[in-house]
Order: sequence, then structure tokens, then C-alpha cells
Amino acid sequence: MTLMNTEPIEKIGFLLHDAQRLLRKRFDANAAQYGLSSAQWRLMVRVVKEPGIAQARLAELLEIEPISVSRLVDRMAEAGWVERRADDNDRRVRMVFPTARSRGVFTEVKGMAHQIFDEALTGLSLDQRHAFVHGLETIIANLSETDGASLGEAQLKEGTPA
Amino acid sequence: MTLMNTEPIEKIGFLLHDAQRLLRKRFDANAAQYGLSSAQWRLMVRVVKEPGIAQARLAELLEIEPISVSRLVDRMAEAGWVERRADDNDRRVRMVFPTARSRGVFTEVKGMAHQIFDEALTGLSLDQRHAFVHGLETIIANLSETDGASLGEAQLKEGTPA
DNA sequence: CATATATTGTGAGCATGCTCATGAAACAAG
DNA sequence: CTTGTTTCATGAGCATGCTCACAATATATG
Repeated sequence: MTLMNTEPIEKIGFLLHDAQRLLRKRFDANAAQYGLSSAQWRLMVRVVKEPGIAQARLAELLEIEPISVSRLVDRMAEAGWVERRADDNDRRVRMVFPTARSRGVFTEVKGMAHQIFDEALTGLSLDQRHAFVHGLETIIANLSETDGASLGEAQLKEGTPA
Repeated sequence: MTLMNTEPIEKIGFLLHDAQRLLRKRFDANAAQYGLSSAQWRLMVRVVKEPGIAQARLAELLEIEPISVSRLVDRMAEAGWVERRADDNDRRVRMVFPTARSRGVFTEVKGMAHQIFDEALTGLSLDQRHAFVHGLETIIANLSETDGASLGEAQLKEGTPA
């Protein structure tokens, strides 16, 4: 099936969707033994790296909405992964700290994720891996430029810094 | 910088996640004018290609659970994208057909998706695009093989915590 | 035929994302 | 200080996925 001379454009939407879903499923299946989801893992990484981070900052880094962070932290606090504390300098802010339990499993889960990624990339040479990462980074850069609607509204956002 | 062996590995989870999310957001933003989501679009493609397809078959093709198809078809039937009909040969089955409206916008949305994919891949040569698609297909193949838990069954399950 | 098993679809309820709206607190001008 | 604006967090409610459970139907087997 290497006769695919038709442009790969048609397929990338479905391929990207499938690859991401499979990777997330695999991570979730392995992290379930810790009671941790992939969304919670992404948040935990940030909190462990920057204890006391504000939820608004987490939303910015994770590129999800603040309300989504709110719900995620709700469940993670209840599960004992993080805890909220008030910020004495800004009473609007709820600082998020990792628990001892978070710090305990962090390295372990990180290693697990590494194994999964390694398995996912099995069969690709170093050059091929770099080419693949380059493709991902290109897509992210292209679609981040005019993050809203592209067709029909692209003009409106020209020259918008961020 | 001596051994770049692990460097791309660390990032691909987050990169894949980001690229897929951006692509989906861009599609949804543009398809919103039709009142169509990306999940509904994926299902519509299958239904237009194979009118009368059973929900169980859709679940298999879309690689989601039958219950998810059920809810999706519920909303799409209500929105006038598809309609359910009984199968005279198997009274368990609910056949799914595209409406005239579906067939009407199909080509249009397909073109829109193509434009988005084209924009996403801007700056990549044909070779680079093929290399990227090859990477995606490799990941999908690697993770589809043992679709369940990999490490969970192999090693880590020994000392199950919690 | 009768009974056991498999398949098809769905209800209940949860996780993770979203939009829209709102309250509390901080900040900027006057 | 007062007022208007911005920022931070969250409530309400929806879309899309999931697991678990179950009813209806089809199929295989004794």
C-alpha cells in the first residue's frame, strides 16, 4: 500500500485523531492503576514543576478554559493529588500545591509515559522521529497563528500579536 | 545534545495532543456555520458512504463504543443529518441513512476540511508530509497491536498500589 | 423444540472539554 | 474615595467519550 500518490492531506485529520486517541487510551489504561487520567497527569506535571501555581496560569499553560481547570482541580483535590490554598497577596487566587502522594508517583508515571511513547515510536529511525516531530510542530505553529476561525475571518486577525 | 535519542520521545504525547486539539478546534469553528461538529462529521462520512449502515458497524469503523454512537445518532437525527429505519431482516438493528441535507453539504464540508488540512501542512514538502503521515501510521499500528493495557499486564501489575 | 450464548441498542451516571453568566477581588482613572 | 474595568474562580448546562447494566433479538447447541 505504498502507492499512495494521492496527497496525504485527505487523511491527516483522521490519522491525527486516531493516533492521539490511541496514545491517550494507552496512557489511561496504564495510569488507571494509580487512579490517574491523562488530563490529570498533564495538570500534575505543571503543579509539581511549579507548586502554588494559580488556576488561571494552569489554564494558560494547559491551553484549556479556566472553568475546565476548576473542575479538574476539584476532582484531583478530592482524590488527594493536589490541594488548594489561599494566596495572601491576592484573595481571588486559589494556589494549587501537589500532595506528598503526587510527588511520590511522579517519577514512576513519568517513566511509564516514556515507555508508552517508546513503544509508539518503535520502528522509526531517529531521522524519522525528528521528521515526525517537525510535522507536529509545523501543524501546531500553522494553526496557532490564527487560532480562531480561518476561512472567512482570517483577514480580521492579521497582525494580531499574542 | 550528545544523544538525541530520548528528546523527541518526551514531547510527542503533548505535541500530538496539541496538534489534534488545534485541528479539531479549527474544524469545529468552521463547521459551526453548518451546525456540525467534528464527531458528527466523522460519522456523516461513514453514513454517506454506506447508507443504511448499522450502528454497531459504525461503532466498529469509528472505533468508539456503541453507546457513544447511539447518543451521537440521537443528536444527529434530531438535527436532521440522519434518520433511523428498522431492518426487516434483523429487528435488533437500527439502520442509519443520510438525509438530503447531509448529501447536500457533504461535498462542501469535505472541501472545507481539505482547506484546513492544507493550511495545517503549509511549509512542509511532499516528502515531509509523507514522512509525517508515515509517523502517524506507525504509531497507530504500534498501539493497535495490543490495544489493551501493555505495561499493566506485563510488569507493573505486580505491585498494584491503592 | 428448548435453552444457552452472542449481538444490538440503550439507560444511568461519570470525566473532560466547551460557552455563557456571575460574584468577588484587584486595579486604573478621575 | 468612587467608579469603571479587568482578572480569577466557579455555577449552569451542553457535547462527546467512557463503564456498567439490561432488554430484546438472533443464533448455536443439546
